[in-house]
Amino acid sequence: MSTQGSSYACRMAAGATVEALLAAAVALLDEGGPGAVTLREVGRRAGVSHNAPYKHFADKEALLAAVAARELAGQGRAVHERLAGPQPPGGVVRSIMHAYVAWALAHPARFKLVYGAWTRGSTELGEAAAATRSAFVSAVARAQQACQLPAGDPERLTALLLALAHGAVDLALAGHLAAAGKGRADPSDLVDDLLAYLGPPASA
Amino acid sequence: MSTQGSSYACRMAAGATVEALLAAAVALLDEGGPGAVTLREVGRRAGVSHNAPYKHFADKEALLAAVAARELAGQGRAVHERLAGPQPPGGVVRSIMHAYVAWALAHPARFKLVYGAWTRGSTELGEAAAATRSAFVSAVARAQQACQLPAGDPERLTALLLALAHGAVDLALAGHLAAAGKGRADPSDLVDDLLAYLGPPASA
DNA sequence: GCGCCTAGGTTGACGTCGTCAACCTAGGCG
DNA sequence: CGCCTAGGTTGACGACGTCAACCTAGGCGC
Repeated sequence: MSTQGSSYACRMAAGATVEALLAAAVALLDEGGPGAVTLREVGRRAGVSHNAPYKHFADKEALLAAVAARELAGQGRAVHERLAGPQPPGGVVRSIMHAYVAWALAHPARFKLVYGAWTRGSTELGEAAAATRSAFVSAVARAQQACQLPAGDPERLTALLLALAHGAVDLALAGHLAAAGKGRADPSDLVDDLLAYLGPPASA
Repeated sequence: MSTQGSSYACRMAAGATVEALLAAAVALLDEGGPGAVTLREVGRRAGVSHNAPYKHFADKEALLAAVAARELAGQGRAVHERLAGPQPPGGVVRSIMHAYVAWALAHPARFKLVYGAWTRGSTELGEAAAATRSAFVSAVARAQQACQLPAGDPERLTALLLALAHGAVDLALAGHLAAAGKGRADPSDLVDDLLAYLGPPASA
């Protein structure tokens, strides 16, 4: 208890602080949207002072990028699990899209973060996105071979499917979808609609 | 030139300041994205002091809402013009969607603002959105009657079309679309793809 | 014609945020 | 044993959103 230097704790567990920071950031994100994530509050929640985050991340955006990369990696894992599963090709595509929609609706802020504009390239993030995407492309290609989806460039068809799922979720989150009672459409309904339109014509 | 009171200009032209503020806000938006729009800078650009904006808008979000409402009204006008034009029903729908895509790609920040999450209801904005939307619905219904689009609830089909256009644009703006060279797809290409899939089967 | 009222503009202040700079401290290693 | 550095700390600065207090010119009742 001398006149100064009460705190200055060090060496607690190497990467534990980083973990605490990321966890705090995700919590903030889920609670109050992207705008609520503040470096200082993240530090507070993690039990360290403001500016401690700067020892692990270059700036705010770097922290957010790490959170996004983590989330994207989780999604990639989910896609690969479905790919390796026992479902028929068409079911895999549908299942992946529904999982995407469900995840986005369950964690709107994470969704907005991950698919928002990335000024910083952040190789880690780019790689994670590319990996997840290419897995989905191969699922689409398989479904095409099984005649569950129309033929054509699988990359382009993937873009179409992804764009629809993404747009439906984004509009729904912004409240631009479910206005009226009659035309009420969940994003997952729209996904099913599209797959039905694209599906084999002689199968109901 | 007494010791005080040099500035305090009043009564210049009633609504002129509001106009200047909105113009400045749009300029900032186009230059540096939504994050660059700052009440103080808007005031500076409009030639008034910080806090002058508070005499015309409750807070920052109210100003942004006004900008968005204005932009949405413009879009609504464009839709109505196309509806009244001489094009065949299928062409109107395609034309509206392409206009939407082109507008969004030309003004990404406005797009993000208008279709971002609106915490504040802002009746004005809600009405503008509903009007534009219902006009598009009627265009879709007309195309359905002309057998250019599959039958079914027009509201729901509209949601599908809108979701695809919106998602394609959003992904493209975030850089999540055009990664590879082969599967390279513009949002407008995706729109055409979808319309082709949905179009009458016996017409190439 | 005179005095109040108010719309619109001004300065000043407060708290918060991101970020930079300077400092401290415990463990690793020569 | 003494230095080095990774990780943590406090303090400061400028910018932002917002509140409060003040000012001022034109409009209107009398």
